[in-house]
Amino acid sequence: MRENTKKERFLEVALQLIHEKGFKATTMRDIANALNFEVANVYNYIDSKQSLLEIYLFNIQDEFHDSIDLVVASTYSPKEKLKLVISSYIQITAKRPLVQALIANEWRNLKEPKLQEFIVRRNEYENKLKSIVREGLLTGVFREVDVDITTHIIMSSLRWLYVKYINPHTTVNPIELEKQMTDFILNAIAKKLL
Amino acid sequence: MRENTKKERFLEVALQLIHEKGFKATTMRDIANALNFEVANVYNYIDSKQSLLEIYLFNIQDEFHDSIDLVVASTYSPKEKLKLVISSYIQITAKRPLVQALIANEWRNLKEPKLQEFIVRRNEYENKLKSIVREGLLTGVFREVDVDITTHIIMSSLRWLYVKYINPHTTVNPIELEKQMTDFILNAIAKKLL
DNA sequence: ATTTTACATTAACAACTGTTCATGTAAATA
DNA sequence: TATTTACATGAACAGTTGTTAATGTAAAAT
Repeated sequence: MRENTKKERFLEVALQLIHEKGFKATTMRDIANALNFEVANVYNYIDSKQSLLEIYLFNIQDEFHDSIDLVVASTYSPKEKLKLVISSYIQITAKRPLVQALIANEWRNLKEPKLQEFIVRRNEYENKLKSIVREGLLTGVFREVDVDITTHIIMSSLRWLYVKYINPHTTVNPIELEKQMTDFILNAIAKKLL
Repeated sequence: MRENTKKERFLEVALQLIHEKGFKATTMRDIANALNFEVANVYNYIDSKQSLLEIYLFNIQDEFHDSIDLVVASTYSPKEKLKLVISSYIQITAKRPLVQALIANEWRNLKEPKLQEFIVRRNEYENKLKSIVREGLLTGVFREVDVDITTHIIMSSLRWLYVKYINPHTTVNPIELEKQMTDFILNAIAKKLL
């Protein structure tokens, strides 16, 4: 129990540092320093610097996949599915904005074979989203958009949401953010009802 | 003349490496190696590793500002202005996708005071875009959207365009990309004409 | 009471980093 | 012809890096 809490604190402090300075620029000595102990002690918490990055990235990636899998497997309409994906994406981002920042900025620092693994799973997620867009296209509820480009735009706009949660200058209303985001994307691709 | 070409080649090879491995992970020895000469010779081309990053980032940032400034100063309608910004953004990205990748991923590696300078100018660009969105809102051609969030979404979706130009698996039609992008964003925020 | 566990230290390592200096050479310029 | 210029090398530097080994200690578990 106590150990659990201590390790969690370790991971949070390291995460904050890596976010601020970048993975490569954050040294084991930086982390130790922020926790007021010596470098060697870092290795009582983790195996290596690499494994640190892997822990953050793969945990949240699993979470994203779990949530989109539930949506895809549901019987909701494509429009509703898209709304649900946006909603769950925002929720995960709100819960772990710093890890989301790592997903956006630091995944390149993974080493093979973990790097490949990450990329493959990232593509899988995008493909799942793509299948929803395609479904909406086939059932005629979405405009005649290019599936690849459209999915890419949606992914891109979602990926940067973490900024809104990290930036201390902007107080974000999660409900309003979700509304704006959903309205934006659905207006962009849903057919206009006349 | 000959020197010019050689330095250009140097900058291109270095850029490619930095894109692939990241700025921190790319060593001066890597660059020298890729050009088949020794480390020390790198310093006949640039002053320091830091200056290398600065050259790429600030040059393209100037280009972005020049183009949006012309648009903002024009008498076009907000809708047309937005289209023009999207169009020019895509054109610059198409010309220098690798530098665009640095803008998205490696700007953190700048050091003060250049880092601050970069951030300030990045915010300035976003504010210029914001002013266009606000103008469209006031003149009643855009839906009642949140200006901050909407601008952020637009910026985010533009920022990741470079992937489409770098990725060897996707052959991109720039005209079609611009059409999809413009349709997406304008459908998202423009009022529907009934 | 003894042993295990969790957390911590000091010291050291081998490898790698950006950068500088002194020097060389072939071609372009004067 | 003399000199400047552009491009190149080898050797070395001082600092930083991730990681390991040996050792200690207080609390918890046996």
